Amino acid sequence: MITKLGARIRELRTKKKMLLRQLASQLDVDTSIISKVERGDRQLKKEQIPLLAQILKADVEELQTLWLADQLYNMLQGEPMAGEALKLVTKQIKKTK
Amino acid sequence: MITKLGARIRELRTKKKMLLRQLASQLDVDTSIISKVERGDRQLKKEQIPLLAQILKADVEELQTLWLADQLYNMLQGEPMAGEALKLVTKQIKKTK
DNA sequence: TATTGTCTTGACAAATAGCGGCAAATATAA
DNA sequence: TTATATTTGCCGCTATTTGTCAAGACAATA
Repeated sequence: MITKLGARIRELRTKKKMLLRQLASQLDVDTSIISKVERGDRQLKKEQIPLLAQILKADVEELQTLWLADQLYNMLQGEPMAGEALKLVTKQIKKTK
Repeated sequence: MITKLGARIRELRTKKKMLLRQLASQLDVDTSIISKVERGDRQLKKEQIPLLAQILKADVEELQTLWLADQLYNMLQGEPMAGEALKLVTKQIKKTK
């Protein structure tokens, strides 16, 4: 599975020469979880994003956006009507704002 | 909660002078489920859409699109970064196609 | 007002999906 | 090889979802 957030995390983490283990322990989860997150086997919980951003000294909103995009992509993956649904929702969201 | 699919179902069902009970029994669920679906308290399962379309003699793809849009809207509801995430995913989906 | 039929609501149970941990397997480096 | 880092599969627990049931609200009619 493709994951924008996972790719970004790995980018930030390696740039900081941080080990999976170190990021994991600060986030208070097992190392394997982070490995899976970076490779797109797992999704982080929404509530973990702020702490993650803090640890990586990254912009919270950027990571939250990527997280959301991953959720959406997940839901649309393989759906023939994905494009149509996106159009509808985009219109709907804009109206609400 | 707002629901595009629920509104459409009610529209189609009442136009056919069908009772909740009748639609429910054909879909093989309790009447209360349909009531909740139409009012946006519940979501149908994706797998139920084709049968639903058949019962209501509606276009499957239309109902699937509305169902998907409801899921997306649900996910984006109250998310500050909703707009940004939508943009990202729309781009991503187009590329994949 | 009582009755009947439809729809709605809330409490509960069963089924399902998702998260996290562990441990074994694999990769990378020294 | 040895040591360290990462990946992978599986399992248990929890949270969420789905459905049923029964009671309540509502509307039309006698």
